[in-house]
Amino acid sequence: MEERIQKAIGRTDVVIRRPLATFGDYAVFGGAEAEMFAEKLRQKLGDNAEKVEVAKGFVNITLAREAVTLAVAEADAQAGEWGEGTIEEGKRVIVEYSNPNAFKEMHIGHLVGTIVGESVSRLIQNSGAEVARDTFGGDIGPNVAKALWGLQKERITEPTMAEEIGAAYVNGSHAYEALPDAKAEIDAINQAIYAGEDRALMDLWRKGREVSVEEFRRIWKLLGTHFDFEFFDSDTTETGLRVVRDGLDKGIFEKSDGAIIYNGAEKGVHTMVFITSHDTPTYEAKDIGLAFLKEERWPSDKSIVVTGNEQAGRFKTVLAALVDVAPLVAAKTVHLATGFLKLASGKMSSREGNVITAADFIKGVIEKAKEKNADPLVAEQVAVGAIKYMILRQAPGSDILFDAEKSLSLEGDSGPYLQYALVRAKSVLAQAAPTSEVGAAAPNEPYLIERVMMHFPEVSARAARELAPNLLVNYLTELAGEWNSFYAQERIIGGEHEAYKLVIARAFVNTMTNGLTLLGIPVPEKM
RNA sequence: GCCCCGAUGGUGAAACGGAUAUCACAUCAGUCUUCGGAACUGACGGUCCAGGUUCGAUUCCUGGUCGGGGCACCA
Repeated sequence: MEERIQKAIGRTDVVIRRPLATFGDYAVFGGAEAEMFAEKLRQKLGDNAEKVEVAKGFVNITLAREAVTLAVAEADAQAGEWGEGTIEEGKRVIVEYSNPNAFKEMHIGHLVGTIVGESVSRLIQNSGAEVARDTFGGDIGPNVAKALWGLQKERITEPTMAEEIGAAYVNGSHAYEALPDAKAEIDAINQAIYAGEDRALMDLWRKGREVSVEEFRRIWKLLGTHFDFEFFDSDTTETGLRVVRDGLDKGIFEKSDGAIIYNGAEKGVHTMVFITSHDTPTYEAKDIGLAFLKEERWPSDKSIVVTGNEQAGRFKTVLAALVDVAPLVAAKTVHLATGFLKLASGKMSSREGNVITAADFIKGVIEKAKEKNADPLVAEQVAVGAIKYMILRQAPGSDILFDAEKSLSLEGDSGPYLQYALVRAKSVLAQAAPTSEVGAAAPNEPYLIERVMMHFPEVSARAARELAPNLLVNYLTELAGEWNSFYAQERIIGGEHEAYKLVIARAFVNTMTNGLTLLGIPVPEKM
């Protein structure tokens, strides 16, 4: 519809917006040209528009009954394809997110990136693009050495649980700070991993990494995500080192106190070390290596990297260096920063060993959900929906306050509220006699829910374009509210216009199902 | 010290330079309880401060206040 309005006006630069319901279905700001726009719209839209009015520089368009009916019929008929777009067709987009580090447990910070990254991936895919998902985890460096040192002290050669490794990391970390001998041993282990010649050590390293990653995969699956590529530091060090050394010769990087740094002063970014004076690469050099690795494994038109906003400064330096090293790769790279997850219940401490793990957090929310849902599968769907909604409802970048109590109250403005509205609609359809009649008689004035529903394709498209799942969350919340109002005010089965109301119910089920799926929120059958 | 991000009803959030600033929670008052009440309806109440740009500013610019984050051999 937006496209038709633009065409009718003959201008692609006008912004079509959704006005307050009292003004109409679509609005265009025309300023002095408003009357002219309105005239064109009246001509081109013809019977599709019931009203085209000018007010305070705006052109307000109210669709005719027939046009609304058509949109609702599409929502009903297109089922899973309702809301799909084509603007990104033919494009290849790679999205990096989650990025947990091996030998550490995934904590609640990773949850945010994982959930935002997955939804952004789905939204872009829905716009027609081919999407690859990748995650990049640390599996080498001082933190890994600390964990391995801890495992060696406990004489563990066959680690089997993520908690075991997490505990070893915490022990190693404390020892590193407190005991000079331990510090020296850990530093030696770090060097030895890079060298890769100590058989026993490398064996422990491989096993430990596998245990960590198995645990990550379990959580990813629970959250409805998976990765086409699981990259590790160890995959990127070689390329990173080579590119940075090469850049040193070209004058892009410089030597300072024995280290190789990128001087960001000129570009107004932080100056950072890329290769240490011990000749080991830092995370920054590995990031450069990763950009090349991605290019090699899955060439793309666009590369999106989702990380916490505390990494924004670091990322700017890496991107500035990448501009000098590989301008084309840098130009298509977009950084999406996510906010911190804060818990309303307090008790969140960043002190080592006191971090809330993703697994524990999810488990806790599932336990709460079980209080109201006997079926464990449903409890899990409700819990995951509650967590995802809380995170996705706000613009990426702003901090998130998670209140478990509120999220699971199932009252308005929560994941379960959306799921509940959907389940109710499904229940109505299950009880209705199957009708497949086309062109069921509709009341003259469309219900509000019909007018809200027809905007779904436009909202999904904009959410994808702006990498902003929160826009879709807001919209679906409004839609669920409209459904609940419709449901409360109108008798569906056995009521007037029953056949048409069932079309609305089916269209609503499709819209909500597709919308929740784009957010990665589970769609329960019952709850 | 320097850099980045943020500040919207009591609370948590929307608003691509445009209309009467949109929701939800909480509070108060109702509906009704026959398709699933975990619902619906209504009331209450808000753009941090001072300038500037603009026909028009929550939005852009400058300064200030408050809060969060980052700042080379950690990731």
